[in-house]
Amino acid sequence: MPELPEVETVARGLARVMEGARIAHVQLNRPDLRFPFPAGFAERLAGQRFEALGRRAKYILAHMSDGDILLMHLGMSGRFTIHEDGAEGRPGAFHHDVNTDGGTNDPHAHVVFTLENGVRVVYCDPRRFGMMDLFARSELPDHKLLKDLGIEPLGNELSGAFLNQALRTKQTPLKAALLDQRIVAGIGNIYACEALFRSGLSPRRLARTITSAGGATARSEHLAQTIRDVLSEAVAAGGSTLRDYVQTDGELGYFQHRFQVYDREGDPCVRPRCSGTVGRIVQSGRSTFFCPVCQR
DNA sequence: AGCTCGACCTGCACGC
DNA sequence: TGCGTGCAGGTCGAGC
Repeated sequence: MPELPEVETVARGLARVMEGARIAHVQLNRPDLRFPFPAGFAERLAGQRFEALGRRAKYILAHMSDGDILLMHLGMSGRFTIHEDGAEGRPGAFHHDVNTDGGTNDPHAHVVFTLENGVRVVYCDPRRFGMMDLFARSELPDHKLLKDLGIEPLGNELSGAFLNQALRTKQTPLKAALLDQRIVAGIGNIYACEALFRSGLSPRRLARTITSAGGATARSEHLAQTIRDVLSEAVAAGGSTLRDYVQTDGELGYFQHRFQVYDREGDPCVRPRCSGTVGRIVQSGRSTFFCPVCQR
């Protein structure tokens, strides 16, 4: 469940129970996810308090009381569930959880954080494309996975002028440029498709063709606005739920009901008076959904 | 340096 | 029913 709106939703859900809470115990059920857990991961976290949780791109960052940063990525299938009924073994408040042991019986429950107040936070990730790292705050600016990330699309930096500059020399298709985390960080396959549809721009068009030497163009301005709009609407909706629950409390995100092209191959274009049919092509190894009639 | 593509994993939906 | 195929919200790094 991993694009910016889903990660933001998860980070907020985790913040609600983690911020201010102290870790009693961390259980690792395997040595690695996408990468091995760093040496002493569980032992170093035990006893530390969560001071603040936030998001950068599709990463969740927890600032810990001993000055460490706990960095987490959900990959494609990572999920956190919160079990506030403690270790009693009762069926949880988390009603989507089919296990009565609070999720730890799930074969893909790889990490279990037990807080001193009895709350358990369980990380499940069937495909194990997610990752966790733990390092000193001083290493944050040069962290390998974070240092090359581009701007936050919901911050003040995203503008037509920014996109014009960033895409000015890009020979890659526009869709691929939106997926490039070094430019704008946090856009994934769904929201790239949706933003391009809203902006009326073809995913196949070379990125530099929406720019000009003179500065922002109408197209770059429009794209900046549609990126901002679609992501902020999705955050407000609690993200999108595709194949499973999104939020830490088991609530469903509902932005998927507002997809206009994603996963709608063969549907008529929703744009009024457009006669097009949503098509699907493969770019950068990923499905792109778009209307070949009104996206030019 | 810029760009494309395969690799990493499991699960599920589909057609035969 | 069972099996093979293709697909899934990401991204790292090899190779051109």
